[in-house]
Amino acid sequence: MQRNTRQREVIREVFASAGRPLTPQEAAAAAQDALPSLGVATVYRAVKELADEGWLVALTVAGTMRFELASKGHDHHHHFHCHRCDRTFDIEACAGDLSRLVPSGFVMESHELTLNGACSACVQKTRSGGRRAR
Amino acid sequence: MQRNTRQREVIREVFASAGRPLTPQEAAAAAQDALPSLGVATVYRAVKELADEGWLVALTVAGTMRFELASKGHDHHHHFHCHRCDRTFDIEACAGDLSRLVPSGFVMESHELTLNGACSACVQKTRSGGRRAR
DNA sequence: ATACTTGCAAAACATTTGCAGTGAG
DNA sequence: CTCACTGCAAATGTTTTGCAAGTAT
Repeated sequence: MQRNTRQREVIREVFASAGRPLTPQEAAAAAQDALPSLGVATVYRAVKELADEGWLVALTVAGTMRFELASKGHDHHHHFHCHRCDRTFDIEACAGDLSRLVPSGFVMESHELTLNGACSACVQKTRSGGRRAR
Repeated sequence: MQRNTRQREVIREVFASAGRPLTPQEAAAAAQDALPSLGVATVYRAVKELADEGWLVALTVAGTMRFELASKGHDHHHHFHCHRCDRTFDIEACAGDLSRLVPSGFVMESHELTLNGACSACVQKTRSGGRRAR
Protein backbone atom coordinates (compact mmCIF):
# COMPACT_ATOMS: atom_id res chain seq x y z
CA MET A 1 0.00 0.00 0.00
CA GLN A 2 1.86 2.98 -1.21
CA ARG A 3 -0.39 5.96 -1.62
CA ASN A 4 -2.49 7.22 1.17
CA THR A 5 -5.90 7.83 -0.32
CA ARG A 6 -9.14 8.73 1.33
CA GLN A 7 -10.69 5.33 0.57
CA ARG A 8 -7.84 3.35 2.05
CA GLU A 9 -7.90 5.56 5.08
CA VAL A 10 -11.60 4.84 5.51
CA ILE A 11 -11.15 1.12 4.98
CA ARG A 12 -8.41 0.96 7.60
CA GLU A 13 -10.58 2.89 9.99
CA VAL A 14 -13.44 0.46 9.49
CA PHE A 15 -11.33 -2.53 10.43
CA ALA A 16 -9.62 -0.69 13.25
CA SER A 17 -12.90 0.15 14.90
CA ALA A 18 -14.80 -3.03 14.06
CA GLY A 19 -13.47 -5.10 16.94
CA ARG A 20 -14.35 -8.28 15.10
CA PRO A 21 -13.61 -9.94 11.78
CA LEU A 22 -15.43 -8.46 8.82
CA THR A 23 -16.23 -9.88 5.42
CA PRO A 24 -15.20 -7.71 2.49
CA GLN A 25 -18.89 -7.04 2.02
CA GLU A 26 -19.40 -5.90 5.59
CA ALA A 27 -16.32 -3.75 5.37
CA ALA A 28 -17.52 -2.23 2.10
CA ALA A 29 -20.91 -1.43 3.58
CA ALA A 30 -19.34 0.24 6.60
CA ALA A 31 -16.85 2.13 4.50
CA GLN A 32 -19.49 3.30 2.06
CA ASP A 33 -21.20 4.76 5.03
CA ALA A 34 -18.40 7.28 5.25
CA LEU A 35 -17.60 7.37 1.57
CA PRO A 36 -20.64 6.44 -0.52
CA SER A 37 -18.88 6.39 -3.86
CA LEU A 38 -16.46 3.70 -2.76
CA GLY A 39 -16.76 0.51 -4.80
CA VAL A 40 -16.46 -3.08 -3.59
CA ALA A 41 -13.56 -3.76 -5.91
CA THR A 42 -11.53 -1.16 -4.12
CA VAL A 43 -12.30 -2.80 -0.80
CA TYR A 44 -11.26 -6.19 -2.08
CA ARG A 45 -8.06 -4.73 -3.46
CA ALA A 46 -7.24 -2.79 -0.31
CA VAL A 47 -8.06 -5.71 1.96
CA LYS A 48 -5.83 -8.02 0.00
CA GLU A 49 -2.96 -5.57 0.20
CA LEU A 50 -3.46 -4.99 3.89
CA ALA A 51 -3.48 -8.74 4.43
CA ASP A 52 -0.33 -9.25 2.38
CA GLU A 53 1.24 -6.46 4.30
CA GLY A 54 0.34 -8.18 7.55
CA TRP A 55 -1.88 -5.46 8.90
CA LEU A 56 -4.92 -7.68 8.51
CA VAL A 57 -5.19 -11.42 8.89
CA ALA A 58 -7.54 -13.54 6.81
CA LEU A 59 -9.71 -16.29 8.21
CA THR A 60 -12.52 -18.30 6.76
CA VAL A 61 -15.60 -18.96 8.79
CA ALA A 62 -18.78 -20.55 7.54
CA GLY A 63 -17.59 -20.54 3.99
CA THR A 64 -16.78 -16.85 3.81
CA MET A 65 -13.47 -15.12 4.07
CA ARG A 66 -13.17 -12.51 6.74
CA PHE A 67 -10.44 -10.17 7.81
CA GLU A 68 -9.48 -8.55 11.07
CA LEU A 69 -6.64 -6.56 12.57
CA ALA A 70 -3.52 -8.64 12.89
CA SER A 71 -2.69 -7.41 16.35
CA LYS A 72 -5.22 -5.86 18.60
CA GLY A 73 -3.11 -5.99 21.70
CA HIS A 74 -3.74 -9.61 22.53
CA ASP A 75 -1.84 -11.98 20.33
CA HIS A 76 -3.60 -15.26 19.80
CA HIS A 77 -7.33 -15.75 19.87
CA HIS A 78 -10.20 -17.61 18.31
CA HIS A 79 -13.66 -17.02 16.95
CA PHE A 80 -17.29 -17.51 17.63
CA HIS A 81 -19.63 -17.67 14.70
CA CYS A 82 -23.30 -16.90 15.20
CA HIS A 83 -25.36 -18.90 12.73
CA ARG A 84 -28.27 -16.62 13.36
CA CYS A 85 -26.83 -13.27 12.30
CA ASP A 86 -23.76 -14.72 10.58
CA ARG A 87 -21.42 -12.39 12.45
CA THR A 88 -18.10 -13.56 13.79
CA PHE A 89 -16.77 -12.50 17.18
CA ASP A 90 -13.40 -12.73 18.85
CA ILE A 91 -12.76 -14.98 21.76
CA GLU A 92 -9.88 -13.81 23.85
CA ALA A 93 -8.74 -17.16 25.10
CA CYS A 94 -6.84 -19.93 23.42
CA ALA A 95 -7.75 -23.58 23.71
CA GLY A 96 -4.35 -24.35 25.16
CA ASP A 97 -2.27 -27.39 24.58
CA LEU A 98 -3.25 -28.90 21.28
CA SER A 99 0.05 -30.53 20.49
CA ARG A 100 -1.21 -33.76 21.96
CA LEU A 101 -3.75 -33.92 19.14
CA VAL A 102 -1.19 -33.81 16.38
CA PRO A 103 -0.71 -37.21 14.72
CA SER A 104 2.84 -38.47 14.91
CA GLY A 105 4.90 -37.45 11.94
CA PHE A 106 2.77 -34.38 11.35
CA VAL A 107 4.03 -30.91 12.08
CA MET A 108 1.52 -28.37 13.34
CA GLU A 109 2.26 -24.79 12.50
CA SER A 110 -0.93 -23.11 13.57
CA HIS A 111 -4.46 -23.86 14.58
CA GLU A 112 -7.82 -22.32 14.09
CA LEU A 113 -10.75 -22.83 16.39
CA THR A 114 -14.28 -21.74 15.69
CA LEU A 115 -17.16 -22.13 18.08
CA ASN A 116 -20.58 -22.14 16.47
CA GLY A 117 -23.82 -21.14 18.08
CA ALA A 118 -25.84 -18.07 18.85
CA CYS A 119 -24.43 -14.77 20.02
CA SER A 120 -25.88 -13.04 23.06
CA ALA A 121 -27.87 -10.59 20.94
CA CYS A 122 -29.52 -13.41 19.01
CA VAL A 123 -30.11 -15.46 22.14
CA GLN A 124 -32.00 -12.56 23.65
CA LYS A 125 -34.06 -12.04 20.54
CA THR A 126 -35.04 -15.68 20.69
CA ARG A 127 -35.90 -15.54 24.38
CA SER A 128 -38.13 -12.54 24.05
CA GLY A 129 -39.89 -14.35 21.26
CA GLY A 130 -38.85 -11.42 19.21
CA ARG A 131 -38.64 -11.60 15.51
CA ARG A 132 -36.16 -9.07 14.35
CA ALA A 133 -34.45 -9.48 11.05
CA ARG A 134 -31.00 -8.34 10.00
CA MET B 1 -34.19 -37.34 1.60
CA GLN B 2 -37.21 -39.37 0.86
CA ARG B 3 -36.78 -41.37 -2.30
CA ASN B 4 -33.93 -43.70 -2.83
CA THR B 5 -32.63 -42.91 -6.28
CA ARG B 6 -29.56 -44.13 -8.04
CA GLN B 7 -27.87 -40.73 -7.86
CA ARG B 8 -28.41 -40.33 -4.15
CA GLU B 9 -27.19 -43.84 -3.62
CA VAL B 10 -24.03 -43.02 -5.54
CA ILE B 11 -23.53 -39.76 -3.70
CA ARG B 12 -23.86 -41.47 -0.34
CA GLU B 13 -21.46 -44.14 -1.45
CA VAL B 14 -18.91 -41.53 -2.46
CA PHE B 15 -18.92 -39.92 0.96
CA ALA B 16 -19.05 -43.24 2.74
CA SER B 17 -15.94 -44.47 1.01
CA ALA B 18 -14.06 -41.19 0.87
CA GLY B 19 -12.70 -41.39 4.39
CA ARG B 20 -12.08 -37.68 4.41
CA PRO B 21 -14.05 -34.46 3.87
CA LEU B 22 -14.99 -33.70 0.28
CA THR B 23 -15.97 -30.49 -1.41
CA PRO B 24 -19.21 -30.62 -3.40
CA GLN B 25 -17.06 -30.45 -6.51
CA GLU B 26 -14.90 -33.38 -5.47
CA ALA B 27 -17.99 -35.35 -4.59
CA ALA B 28 -19.59 -34.53 -7.92
CA ALA B 29 -16.49 -35.60 -9.81
CA ALA B 30 -16.32 -38.88 -7.94
CA ALA B 31 -20.02 -39.54 -8.32
CA GLN B 32 -19.98 -38.76 -12.01
CA ASP B 33 -17.37 -41.43 -12.25
CA ALA B 34 -20.05 -43.97 -11.48
CA LEU B 35 -22.93 -42.05 -13.01
CA PRO B 36 -21.68 -39.71 -15.74
CA SER B 37 -25.01 -38.03 -16.37
CA LEU B 38 -25.22 -36.75 -12.81
CA GLY B 39 -25.26 -32.97 -12.57
CA VAL B 40 -23.60 -30.77 -9.97
CA ALA B 41 -26.91 -29.27 -8.93
CA THR B 42 -28.08 -32.69 -7.83
CA VAL B 43 -24.98 -33.13 -5.74
CA TYR B 44 -25.44 -29.77 -4.07
CA ARG B 45 -29.07 -30.60 -3.36
CA ALA B 46 -28.31 -34.04 -2.03
CA VAL B 47 -25.41 -32.85 0.09
CA LYS B 48 -27.52 -30.16 1.65
CA GLU B 49 -30.26 -32.62 2.48
CA LEU B 50 -27.82 -35.12 3.89
CA ALA B 51 -26.29 -32.41 6.02
CA ASP B 52 -29.66 -31.19 7.29
CA GLU B 53 -30.54 -34.76 8.00
CA GLY B 54 -27.36 -35.12 10.02
CA TRP B 55 -25.81 -37.82 7.91
CA LEU B 56 -23.12 -35.44 6.74
CA VAL B 57 -21.48 -32.61 8.61
CA ALA B 58 -20.26 -29.43 6.99
CA LEU B 59 -16.93 -27.89 7.76
CA THR B 60 -14.88 -25.14 6.22
CA VAL B 61 -11.22 -25.69 5.72
CA ALA B 62 -8.88 -23.44 3.80
CA GLY B 63 -11.69 -21.37 2.39
CA THR B 64 -13.82 -24.14 1.00
CA MET B 65 -16.90 -25.90 2.30
CA ARG B 66 -16.40 -29.60 2.71
CA PHE B 67 -18.63 -32.37 3.91
CA GLU B 68 -17.98 -35.71 5.50
CA LEU B 69 -19.81 -38.52 7.25
CA ALA B 70 -21.22 -37.42 10.55
CA SER B 71 -20.34 -40.61 12.35
CA LYS B 72 -17.65 -42.89 11.18
CA GLY B 73 -17.61 -44.99 14.31
CA HIS B 74 -15.97 -42.40 16.47
CA ASP B 75 -18.25 -39.52 17.23
CA HIS B 76 -16.44 -36.25 17.50
CA HIS B 77 -13.23 -35.39 15.79
CA HIS B 78 -11.28 -32.59 14.21
CA HIS B 79 -9.09 -31.91 11.25
CA PHE B 80 -5.57 -31.39 10.17
CA HIS B 81 -5.03 -29.45 7.01
CA CYS B 82 -1.75 -29.84 5.19
CA HIS B 83 -0.90 -26.63 3.42
CA ARG B 84 1.56 -28.51 1.32
CA CYS B 85 -0.74 -31.03 -0.39
CA ASP B 86 -4.01 -29.33 0.59
CA ARG B 87 -5.49 -32.55 1.92
CA THR B 88 -7.51 -32.65 5.09
CA PHE B 89 -7.09 -35.45 7.61
CA ASP B 90 -9.17 -36.56 10.53
CA ILE B 91 -7.88 -36.28 14.04
CA GLU B 92 -9.51 -38.73 16.37
CA ALA B 93 -9.26 -36.67 19.49
CA CYS B 94 -11.25 -33.71 20.70
CA ALA B 95 -9.76 -30.64 22.30
CA GLY B 96 -11.93 -31.17 25.35
CA ASP B 97 -13.51 -28.56 27.50
CA LEU B 98 -14.13 -25.52 25.39
CA SER B 99 -17.15 -24.23 27.23
CA ARG B 100 -14.89 -22.03 29.32
CA LEU B 101 -14.07 -20.10 26.15
CA VAL B 102 -17.65 -19.18 25.37
CA PRO B 103 -18.42 -15.52 26.13
CA SER B 104 -21.21 -15.08 28.61
CA GLY B 105 -24.59 -14.76 26.99
CA PHE B 106 -23.46 -16.76 24.00
CA VAL B 107 -24.66 -20.29 23.40
CA MET B 108 -22.23 -22.70 21.82
CA GLU B 109 -23.74 -25.49 19.79
CA SER B 110 -20.70 -26.96 18.16
CA HIS B 111 -17.09 -26.28 17.52
CA GLU B 112 -14.63 -26.83 14.77
CA LEU B 113 -10.92 -27.14 15.22
CA THR B 114 -8.43 -27.22 12.42
CA LEU B 115 -4.73 -27.69 12.87
CA ASN B 116 -2.61 -26.41 10.03
CA GLY B 117 0.80 -27.63 9.08
CA ALA B 118 2.47 -30.37 7.14
CA CYS B 119 1.34 -33.98 7.07
CA SER B 120 3.81 -36.76 7.65
CA ALA B 121 4.10 -37.49 3.96
CA CYS B 122 4.98 -33.91 3.17
CA VAL B 123 7.33 -33.65 6.12
CA GLN B 124 9.28 -36.61 4.80
CA LYS B 125 9.37 -35.21 1.31
CA THR B 126 10.81 -32.03 2.74
CA ARG B 127 13.39 -33.89 4.78
CA SER B 128 14.55 -35.93 1.81
CA GLY B 129 14.78 -32.71 -0.15
CA GLY B 130 12.11 -34.11 -2.42
CA ARG B 131 10.01 -31.89 -4.58
CA ARG B 132 6.69 -33.41 -5.42
CA ALA B 133 3.53 -31.60 -6.36
CA ARG B 134 -0.03 -32.43 -5.38
C1' DA C 1 -50.85 -42.39 -11.25
C1' DT C 2 -48.55 -39.01 -8.13
C1' DA C 3 -45.31 -36.03 -6.86
C1' DC C 4 -40.47 -36.22 -5.59
C1' DT C 5 -36.11 -35.99 -8.32
C1' DT C 6 -33.14 -34.92 -11.98
C1' DG C 7 -30.47 -32.38 -15.54
C1' DC C 8 -30.02 -28.31 -17.85
C1' DA C 9 -29.57 -23.70 -18.13
C1' DA C 10 -30.39 -19.34 -16.19
C1' DA C 11 -29.95 -16.80 -11.92
C1' DA C 12 -27.89 -15.29 -7.89
C1' DC C 13 -23.72 -14.20 -5.40
C1' DA C 14 -18.98 -13.45 -4.32
C1' DT C 15 -14.54 -12.12 -5.96
C1' DT C 16 -11.34 -10.64 -9.63
C1' DT C 17 -9.80 -8.03 -13.47
C1' DG C 18 -9.54 -4.62 -17.47
C1' DC C 19 -9.80 0.15 -18.44
C1' DA C 20 -10.01 4.96 -18.71
C1' DG C 21 -10.41 8.78 -15.68
C1' DT C 22 -8.77 10.85 -11.06
C1' DG C 23 -5.72 12.43 -7.78
C1' DA C 24 -1.53 11.78 -4.59
C1' DG C 25 3.20 12.91 -4.50
C1' DC D 1 3.47 15.72 -14.56
C1' DT D 2 3.29 10.52 -13.47
C1' DC D 3 1.67 6.61 -12.33
C1' DA D 4 -0.72 4.31 -8.62
C1' DC D 5 -5.57 4.18 -7.32
C1' DT D 6 -10.49 4.26 -8.09
C1' DG D 7 -15.10 3.24 -9.94
C1' DC D 8 -17.56 0.81 -13.23
C1' DA D 9 -18.64 -3.02 -15.66
C1' DA D 10 -17.54 -7.24 -17.59
C1' DA D 11 -15.42 -11.73 -16.49
C1' DT D 12 -14.92 -15.73 -13.25
C1' DG D 13 -16.16 -19.23 -10.40
C1' DT D 14 -19.39 -21.25 -7.24
C1' DT D 15 -23.75 -22.48 -5.41
C1' DT D 16 -28.83 -21.98 -6.07
C1' DT D 17 -33.12 -22.16 -8.48
C1' DG D 18 -36.91 -22.71 -12.14
C1' DC D 19 -38.80 -26.02 -15.08
C1' DA D 20 -40.13 -29.79 -17.95
C1' DA D 21 -39.14 -34.52 -18.20
C1' DG D 22 -37.98 -38.83 -15.63
C1' DT D 23 -38.90 -42.37 -12.16
C1' DA D 24 -39.50 -44.39 -7.42
C1' DT D 25 -43.21 -45.90 -4.87
